[in-house]
Formats: sequence, structure tokens, C-alpha cells
Amino acid sequence: MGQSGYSKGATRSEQLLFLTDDQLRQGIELMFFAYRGFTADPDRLLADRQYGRAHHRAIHFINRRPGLMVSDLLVILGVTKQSLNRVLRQLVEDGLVESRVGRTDRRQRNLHLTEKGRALEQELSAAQRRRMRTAFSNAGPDAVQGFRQVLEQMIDADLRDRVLGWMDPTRP
Amino acid sequence: MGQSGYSKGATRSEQLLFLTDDQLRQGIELMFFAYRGFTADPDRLLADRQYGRAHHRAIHFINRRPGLMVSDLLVILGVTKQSLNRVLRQLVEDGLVESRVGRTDRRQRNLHLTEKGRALEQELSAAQRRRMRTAFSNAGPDAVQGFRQVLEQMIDADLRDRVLGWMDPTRP
DNA sequence: CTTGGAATGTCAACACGACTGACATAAACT
DNA sequence: AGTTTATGTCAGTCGTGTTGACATTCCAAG
Repeated sequence: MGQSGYSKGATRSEQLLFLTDDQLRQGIELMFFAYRGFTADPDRLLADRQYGRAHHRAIHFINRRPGLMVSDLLVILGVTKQSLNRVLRQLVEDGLVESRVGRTDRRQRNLHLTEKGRALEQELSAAQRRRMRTAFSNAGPDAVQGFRQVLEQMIDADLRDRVLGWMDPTRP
Repeated sequence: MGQSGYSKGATRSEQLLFLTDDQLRQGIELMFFAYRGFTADPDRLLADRQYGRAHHRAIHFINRRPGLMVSDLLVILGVTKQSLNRVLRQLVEDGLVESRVGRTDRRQRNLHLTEKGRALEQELSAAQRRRMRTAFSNAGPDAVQGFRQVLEQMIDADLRDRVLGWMDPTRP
């Protein structure tokens, strides 16, 4: 149960009620409105500093994996190097990110947050965690488990395994 | 249970494990990656026709509430009238949307999809539903219930009630 | 050692979708 | 008649994505 999905005692048509077009549409609209809320708090903080979501994403993942290479970040973010490079250049110029030449392969650049970068990261993620914590707390742990299961399934299949293992190393 | 959240027999610290910063961070990253997947299919279809997500959103909500006014759409989408107007003008010019003068108040414009507009809407929403259906199906109905609970809580509090009643009229 | 290719950076041009500010028009309300 | 509301429009700016072309650096294979 749980994993496979059906509550016991339901008829076949009742079992599939959660897959009606109307339920799916509500799920779609929920994703739209929830994502707006999800990004609202960091967006406000970023706007003050003339930054956008792209800067937030770069900062987030550099903080998560200090020393990661530009090429890794490109795969994670799914954008072109030109697009990422503009953001990265600003962050380096502004002293939030440090780009160190790789030790073994000196073509590579290892990215690190500076103290100033970590400070902004903390501010942004604290705001985002606050909303996530309230949502999780109000919904309860069982709901959180379901939330995770559905979102994992919504990720592109060819990215899913890579990304999930990356997010949580204690995984199959 | 469920609503209030705690599985019986768990200690207080176990009960709150789902609220650790690490769990919250994983939730945040999951939202990022899942939203990319969520928009990927429609994005491809839209790119072929030189449209973007803004067009999709307008088409979606005009289809959902035929005859809705521009001002309603502005509130739902949370953008400026200038931003919406550009998109709307294109859709009208391209013959996907019809803008009819209001019967009672002739300042208002009631928006409707044309046959051509409905055709594109169907194509876009079919692709998006396909992914949502697979995700729901793989995760199961209990997970879907949790998914909905968490996402509802993530919506801005001042929008939540309005939007939820709007999405599902069979609600408190 | 030379050559090929990978990793990275940069310049230019462009598209899109958001924003602000200012102004226009028509219709409704008072 | 004057004000407010609903809508549309023009002009400018910004952040973020794209393609295409080209340069640099450096590892690795011929």
C-alpha cells in the first residue's frame, strides 16, 4: 500500500478518480500558483540587489557543492554557458563567488562562495525555507511524503535518477 | 492523523524530522527540478509557434473561465496590464482569442477562445496532463492527496482562499 | 611534437516576458 | 459635469534565455 496506491475497499472507478482530467487540471493549476509562492520571497530580496532568479540558482548550487565545475552547473541548471556566464561574471565581479583554476585539470574552474556570497545565500534560503517549513508543518509529514513522491515523478525521466541521488546521497 | 500530521508512536524529535533544514532544502530543490519538468512539454510546443509560457497561461485561464474579464486575468496571472496586453494582442491578432465588449458594462472585455484557440489549448494541456497523470499514477492517490495539501500551503496566504475556491468550486 | 578536441570564456545580436511611467479613450457612477 | 473605472497603448528598461562565431587553454592521442 501507499507505494502501489489504491485504498482498500474502493471500486475500480473510485480508485482512478484521482486521475480524472479535472483532478489533473487542478494539479496543474496548483503547480502554477504554488511555484509563484515558492519564488516570491527570494524574488523580493533579489530585486533589491538588481539580481534575479538565475543568480539565486547559481548561488544555491555553488553553496550546495562547493568547488563544483562550471560544466556541472550547466547541466544542473539546464541553460547555455553564455547565459550562465553572464550571471557568474556578475557574481564574481560583485565578490560573491570565487572562480578557482582546477588543480588537476587547469581548464576547469572550481566555484566557491565567498563570505559575502554565503551571507546572501543564507538570507535567500532562510526566506525560502521559512515558507517551505510552514507549508510542510501545516500539511503534516504524511502529506510531505506524498508531495515528494509526486514531484520526483514529475522530473524528466532522464534527469530523475541523477538529480535524486545528487539531492540525497542516502539513496538506492 | 493525516491532517494534524504525526504518526502515532513517534517521539517528539522523530515527529519533527521532516522539518529539518536538510529536508526543507530537498523540498526546495525538488520544486525547482519538478517545475522544469512540468513546463518542459508545453514549452516545446509553444516554441514551434513563437509563443511562450505567458501565452499558455492566458490561453489556459481563458479556456477555464470563458468570458472572463481582462481585470480578472490580471489578478490571476499577477502581472501588469502592459505585460498581459502584449500577449493578448498577439493572440487576438492570430485568431486564437476573441475579445467581446461586455453586455452590461461596455468598458469590459470578455475573453473567449476561438476554435483555433481551443485546438492549441487542447494540445498544450494534453501534453501537460500526460505528465501529470503519469506522475500521479506512479505516486498513487495518497501521495497525490499529500502533494495537493503541501502545494496549497505554499500559495501566498492572501491568494490561497480565493484561488482554491476558484480552482474547485466544491469547497468550503 | 603536433594535432585534435574538450573546457571555458567572450562578443554580438536577438527574443521574450516582466517592469515603470505616461497618456488616451470610453463608459459608468455620483 | 466631473470623477472614477476598465482597458488599451507607446516608450523605455531589465533579467534571462537563445544562436552563432571565435579565442584561449590545456589534456591526450597519433
